[in-house]
Amino acid sequence: MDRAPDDLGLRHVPTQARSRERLRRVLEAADEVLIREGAPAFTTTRIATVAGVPVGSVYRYFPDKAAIVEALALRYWGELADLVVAAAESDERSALPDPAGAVLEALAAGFRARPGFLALWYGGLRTEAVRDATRPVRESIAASVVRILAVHWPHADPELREVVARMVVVSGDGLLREAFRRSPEGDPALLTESRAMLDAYARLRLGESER
Amino acid sequence: MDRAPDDLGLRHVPTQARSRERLRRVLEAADEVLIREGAPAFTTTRIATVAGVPVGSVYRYFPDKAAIVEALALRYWGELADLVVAAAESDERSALPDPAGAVLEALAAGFRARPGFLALWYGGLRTEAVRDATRPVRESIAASVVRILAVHWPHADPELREVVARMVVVSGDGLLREAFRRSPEGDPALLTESRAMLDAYARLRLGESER
DNA sequence: CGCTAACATGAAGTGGAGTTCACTTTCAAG
DNA sequence: CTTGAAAGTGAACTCCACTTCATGTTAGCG
Repeated sequence: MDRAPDDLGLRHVPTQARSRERLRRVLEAADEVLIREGAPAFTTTRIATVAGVPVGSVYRYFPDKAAIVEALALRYWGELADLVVAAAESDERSALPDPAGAVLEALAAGFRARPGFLALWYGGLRTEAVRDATRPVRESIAASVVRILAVHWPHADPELREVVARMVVVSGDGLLREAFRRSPEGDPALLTESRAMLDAYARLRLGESER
Repeated sequence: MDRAPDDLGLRHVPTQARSRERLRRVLEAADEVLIREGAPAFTTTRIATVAGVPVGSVYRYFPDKAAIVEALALRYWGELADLVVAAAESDERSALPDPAGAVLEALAAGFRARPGFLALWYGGLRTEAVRDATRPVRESIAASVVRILAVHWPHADPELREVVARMVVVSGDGLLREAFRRSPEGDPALLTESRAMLDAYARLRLGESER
């Protein structure tokens, strides 16, 4: 999912190709630092070094360090949202046995594909500002979940579907965090139990599947 | 729950009463700073100022800042554990309708009583070292939950009870975090839904209550 | 080719957090 | 009362992350 550069809160929108390439490399390096060295190493100097760029260049684009975090967070969440949308579409073609669990699995796949996300979101870099900036994307994920629930429980109270979707996202966040803390691939036992839990909850609140 | 001072990783165990009083005041101030000014203000200088004590005194007791965090975390978790034990005992006297939900409520009560816990545990002060140091207490909480589950589902597979207890604690952590982010008292709607969720899960995994 | 604006550079500046330590004061045992 | 140990003090020190800016370089238009 591509975003317009000015969505990233940049200082200057680069016009020359050379400049755009550098911006890309800085973000790439930021991701790499998070993955390979973790949140504590996420310093502007380190990012610049890994990007093969002087610190000054980083500040040409980003007003401050927080803006880099924000830009990365938006990119990460965008990818997660895409995965959930894909899960929703796949579910519409042929209904999955445990819709809530499928959402969790989609998110887990995103966590695996983007280890940097874990470091950023759970490693102490997340601030209220970052939460605010990513709220729309996270809302869109909840909306996708609502869509999935609507396929399986078409006659349920729409408001109730909203509530359940929100719970799936909220508790999924915490459960995934723990699963990925235990193992870089996400503790399979915990993930399985989590799916069971979400599924039990959805059935209780929305009724047995009507399909 | 009182702990021996040497459990706190102190540099010197204070022998004189005056000194013990100061140590108490430092921890008190640390708690206060967390509650009133949040994790970002949690600096050694600030703590010392609020305690009405010079920085040097803080370092007389604690080898470094991390030790203060650890000492506080132990104190907080100890209180949470006490609350869960109390819930377990109350449940043994007269069985509660939703045991898993009762555990969540006990923890929620602890969060309300100790706002500093939220700032410490979810505010960026928690490190792996702090997690490690508090692991035993958290294990003891899980054990209390197992005890509660055993009252309600005495014929269930003991291992399964362990699994369910762990899930209650793990997901409870995430759910409470979100509930208390939304409101200092813990968003009631979210808490109610969370109880429903835990309850549905426990019944699914352990069967309908056998009492 | 010349020239202006965009871009690149990295050494230096700033600020604040954590920590130390040489010195002073207080305690309490003998 | 004496005296050694414990406790207290806070200015100073170290360290490091973030940020700036004066100067040099490149791009690309006319």
